[in-house]
Amino acid sequence: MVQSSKKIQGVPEPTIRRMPSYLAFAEGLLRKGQQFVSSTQIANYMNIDPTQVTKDLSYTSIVGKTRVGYEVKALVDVLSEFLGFTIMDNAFLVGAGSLGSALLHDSGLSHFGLNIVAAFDVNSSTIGKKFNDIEVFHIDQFRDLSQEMNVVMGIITVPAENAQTVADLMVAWGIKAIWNFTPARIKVPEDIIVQNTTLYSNLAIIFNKLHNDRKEVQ
Amino acid sequence: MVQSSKKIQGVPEPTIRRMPSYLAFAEGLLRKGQQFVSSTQIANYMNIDPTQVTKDLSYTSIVGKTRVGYEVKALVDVLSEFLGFTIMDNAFLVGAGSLGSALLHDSGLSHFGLNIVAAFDVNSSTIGKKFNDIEVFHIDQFRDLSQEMNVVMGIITVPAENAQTVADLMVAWGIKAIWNFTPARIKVPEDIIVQNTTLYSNLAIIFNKLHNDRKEVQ
DNA sequence: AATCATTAAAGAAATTTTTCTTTAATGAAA
DNA sequence: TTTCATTAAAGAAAAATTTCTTTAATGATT
Repeated sequence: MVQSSKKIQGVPEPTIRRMPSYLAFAEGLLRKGQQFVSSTQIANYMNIDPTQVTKDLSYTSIVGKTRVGYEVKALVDVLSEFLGFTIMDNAFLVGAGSLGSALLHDSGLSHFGLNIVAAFDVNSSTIGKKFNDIEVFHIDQFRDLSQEMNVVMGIITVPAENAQTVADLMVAWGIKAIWNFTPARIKVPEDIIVQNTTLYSNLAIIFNKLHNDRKEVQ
Repeated sequence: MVQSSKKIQGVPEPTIRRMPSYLAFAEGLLRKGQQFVSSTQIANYMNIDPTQVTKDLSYTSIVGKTRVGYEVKALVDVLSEFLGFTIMDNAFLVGAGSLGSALLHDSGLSHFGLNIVAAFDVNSSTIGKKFNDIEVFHIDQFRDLSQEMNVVMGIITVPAENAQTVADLMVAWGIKAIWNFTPARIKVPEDIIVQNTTLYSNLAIIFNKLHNDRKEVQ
């Protein structure tokens, strides 16, 4: 048993995964001018059980009104706040290839509280370029820049074989959280937060359903 | 209770999610020439419990050897096969923006059994372009092309507000599975497989850890 | 050859997450 | 004003997933 930071029995991860979709739905309703939304309505949109929705929302401070539902505006505010989308965190991105530059272009990230302040690469053809106003520097400049900016997150979008090297660099320069887009698993000190996001996991799930259906359903 | 296709108690989704990383690790060992790998070694790499690894692998046909582990080559083959990465499926991608074109550029997808045969958009500046040899057509041509090619999967990388329209189009032209990269949830007939992949869920999880750490750990 | 330590595998136990059930509230309809 | 149907919320039950425990096998060491 590891005696370190006992995960303080927080919000279930599946709940957190669902919340951004609740938020996206609520934002849509807000734009359309709808004032209240019921758990049933949200559940119908999400294709899940209504009690799942109320349970998920019970982790936030919002209180619903019987026979009416949740106030849409309040829901948007509470979820944005709860998900940490209202706090701006600065990030560095390493690996300005196709996936990396797609992330740089995604203004959704800054809308949700992630401010990518600089990108790094080793490929001289991309260095100096700007994507969505974010400049690409040579990886050697990582040190100078991480000092002067308040950067808490590192995004890894390099080839899998270089993921560990980049992670080590990020840790060395005081980054607190790493968002790893490679299928490689990185080793970091235990106080560093790592989130692995791999497309291939999703591909595996969809294939599993697709190929099983071919076999098992009449 | 819905009386339809009772999910035939398959492999747990968390297991399937982990498998691509086992595969990536095994492929690395194979390249390095390592012949056997133990669950302990895999678990150490993944930062999970070793019994989790053996349990996960027990869903495949591989059998380990006491005091030795699993044969690396066999592990690669069994996992690739199990995950459906050896079967080639054809796909259409709709929305050749930054995320869409990043996917078109990702040769990892074709390595893992996904063959994107064409892309579609409405933006005249991208139509006619080729990304990684995949041509971008106007969405109106979707029909003609889906007829002649054997396309089973549709990938949605348009803005969230257009997701449903695109999904309807895909369903109309006989697509079996949809990989939805927008935070919007789409409504499709129940025999269509949908996999939602939203970056913001992952962002929410990492923020949750990051911001909680700030608060709760001494 | 005998012992030891490491491992896979199977099943039990614990934990986590989801679904079900009950209760109380209240807007709308009669 | 009364009844009805819909809803949120809380807690119980069920289901799913992970972790723990035991067993048996076997390569390495003595």
